[in-house]
Amino acid sequence: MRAAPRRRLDPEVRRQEIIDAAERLLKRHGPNVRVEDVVREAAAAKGTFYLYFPTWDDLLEEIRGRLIKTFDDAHPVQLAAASAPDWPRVLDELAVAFVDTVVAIGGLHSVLFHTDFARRRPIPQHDNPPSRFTAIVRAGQAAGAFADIDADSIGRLLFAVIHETADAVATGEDREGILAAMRWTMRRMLEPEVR
Amino acid sequence: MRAAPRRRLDPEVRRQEIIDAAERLLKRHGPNVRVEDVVREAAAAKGTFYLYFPTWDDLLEEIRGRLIKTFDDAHPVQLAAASAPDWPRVLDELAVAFVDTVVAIGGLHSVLFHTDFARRRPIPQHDNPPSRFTAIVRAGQAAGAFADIDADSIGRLLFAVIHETADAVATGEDREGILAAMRWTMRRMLEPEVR
Amino acid sequence: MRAAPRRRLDPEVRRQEIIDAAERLLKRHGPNVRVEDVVREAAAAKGTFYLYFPTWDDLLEEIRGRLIKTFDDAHPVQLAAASAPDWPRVLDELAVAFVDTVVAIGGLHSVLFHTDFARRRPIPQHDNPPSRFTAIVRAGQAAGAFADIDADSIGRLLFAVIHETADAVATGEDREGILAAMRWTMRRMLEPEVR
Amino acid sequence: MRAAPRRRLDPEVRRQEIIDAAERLLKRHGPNVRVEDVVREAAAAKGTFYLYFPTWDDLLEEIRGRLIKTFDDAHPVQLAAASAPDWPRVLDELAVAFVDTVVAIGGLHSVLFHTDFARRRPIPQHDNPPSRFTAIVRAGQAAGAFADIDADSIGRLLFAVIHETADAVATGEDREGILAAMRWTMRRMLEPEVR
DNA sequence: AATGAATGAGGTTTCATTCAT
DNA sequence: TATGAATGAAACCTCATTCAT
Repeated sequence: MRAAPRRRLDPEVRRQEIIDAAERLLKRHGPNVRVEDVVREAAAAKGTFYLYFPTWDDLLEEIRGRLIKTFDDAHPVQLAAASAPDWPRVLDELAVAFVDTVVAIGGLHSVLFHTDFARRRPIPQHDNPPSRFTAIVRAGQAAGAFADIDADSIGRLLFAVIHETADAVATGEDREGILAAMRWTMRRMLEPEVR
Repeated sequence: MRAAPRRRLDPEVRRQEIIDAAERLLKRHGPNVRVEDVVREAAAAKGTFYLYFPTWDDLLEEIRGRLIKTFDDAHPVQLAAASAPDWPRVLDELAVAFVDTVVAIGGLHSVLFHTDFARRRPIPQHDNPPSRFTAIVRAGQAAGAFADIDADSIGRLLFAVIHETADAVATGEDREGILAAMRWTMRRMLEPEVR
Repeated sequence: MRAAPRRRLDPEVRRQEIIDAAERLLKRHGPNVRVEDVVREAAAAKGTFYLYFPTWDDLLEEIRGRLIKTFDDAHPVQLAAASAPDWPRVLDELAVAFVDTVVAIGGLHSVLFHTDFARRRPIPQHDNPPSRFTAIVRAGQAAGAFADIDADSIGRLLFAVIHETADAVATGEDREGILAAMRWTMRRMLEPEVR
Repeated sequence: MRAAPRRRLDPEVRRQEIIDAAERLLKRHGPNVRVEDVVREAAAAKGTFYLYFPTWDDLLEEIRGRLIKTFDDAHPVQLAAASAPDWPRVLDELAVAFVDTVVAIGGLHSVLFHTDFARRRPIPQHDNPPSRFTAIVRAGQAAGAFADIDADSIGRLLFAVIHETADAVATGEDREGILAAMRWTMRRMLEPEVR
């Protein structure tokens, strides 16, 4: 009375189904989501999960990577534009987009950024969200649009400000109020000395 | 495996020993420290732990409370000073002190602020570290030393900047570089419009 | 201490093995039997137990339910018989069967009926053993075979008498002596006024 | 800074205080009462408890003994009366007194009779409550007032009926209804054959 | 005689991961 | 490739009893 393999799928498809299921649940329920829940949602077996992901953290890493990629694709930063961009504006738009994304992913955000996972698996430098902002800072500085402070450091703090804003909005803080403060801070921390 | 002789202590002393042991281990090993480890370090029995702390979270809360208290005592904020304080300087000193404290407590910091504990037991508003900074902002604004933006929002972002700086220094980033960026940001985000 | 090889069983089989192991131990040792003991006897891991029973009480409830069911199946009460039954005889046979069952289950009886479990998880009314006897009383009354006293009350006392008899026999009292007293009591408490 | 022995009492007094405290709590809260609670209620220290009672069960045994003694003193059975007593009436009054006592002691009853304690420490034959009733049965039989069945067996069942009635009343069952059934049963199970 | 801090075995439950099928 | 039953280490917490003071 052997149960036949239930749904034989193309590995890529199965993998995607698991990821989708996990994202869905993590958005809704944040931490507390367990392997058990994900496979149920994905209509897969527990063992199948481990066929595709060596550990739970590997799944989270994959989800984080995809999230960042999706964000980048949706908000490409034109560093080498033909025409000179309005850098403050570029920055502002990206920041707001980031805030909106954090809000949109719900509980997933706290799993990826506010649990042990974040420490166990630091984001590889190359697709670090802060680096995106740092790049803009650098480009803006090159164009004379931003003050000339150490881009890595200021970029990191800049991202902290944006991230905090996102957290605030996500936890129901008054969106416009905190966004205004974020914009104020970004403008002030970057505007050139000239006055 | 000889059982160690019973050590009968004054409750306050025993309590302190447990807290000290926990702090020591948490600083060294961050999360992953368990009741089991703490009692071994404190040379106490498991039951003794629960004699003093109903749950693990209660111990963490106590440690957090003491930490904040210690910090406050060491860095009292004189909001109602006789002479008009140099607010930017007051702010700067408190921020640097905060950074140094975070560095000093090592892994304890991530346990208290970057794990589920922080979500399960939010800091009561009155001794919330951000509120300390917000208070200074407010006082500085009243004195005309800081720009007149919503103190709660800007205070929150200000604290995010300081906290991020602390994280950076704690993880081995170049201290002077990031501190300089922090100071720059703080100055810029708060200085009054007039120039 | 070699770990035994994993035994993969059909859930129904495994579940039954755990129940069987528990029954065996409970019959022999009464209360004092713990999850730990049961899984050892069933050659299963602790986690396996909780795969099938959320709590210890749930196992006991299951065992109790099965016991009652087994008893009912073995001793069906024909309330709506074609021919008029000899009600006193029906009652007597059921009572003796009950006594014998209690004796047969040994220590399990005291676990199910004389510990806190009985208070924490009262038997649902519908398969309450007393109700079985009450039903017979009612039927017998309808047929004029039993005196006309409140069936619920007398049924409850009737069951107490039978249960006490069972306890007595189970603890090694002289079976025939106490059975005779039980029969006498049952006859007397139920026979109609007419004489 | 040694804490002086707090309240030095006559051992008998102290012992009584502990017993009283335990009774009070057990009546109110039934099982669930712990040594801890009793000593708090008695304003004694934990160790003091064990100065007077080797174990928890010993305290319960003492309480049970006193309870029975109190009951006996309040309801003396005049077996060797000058005048011929009305045995059914004597029995009835004692039974009702028993029921009322059970109700009066609240949760203590379930502790003494429906937990493991009852099995671990069976009541010594001589002050067994059933034996009180058995004695009456025997006396009544000698006087020709009761049917002539084995007194020990019928006495035991008689007590079961009374105990069950007490349980029913204690759990809020309709007092008059169940008492009526009890009386009916007692009368029927004991009245002589005459007809 | 009295104290109450200390003990630790004992109990329940969880869940990431493994592995026999 | 797929299954899902099985594992067991680990976590949390309780409370009767002990014993240093």
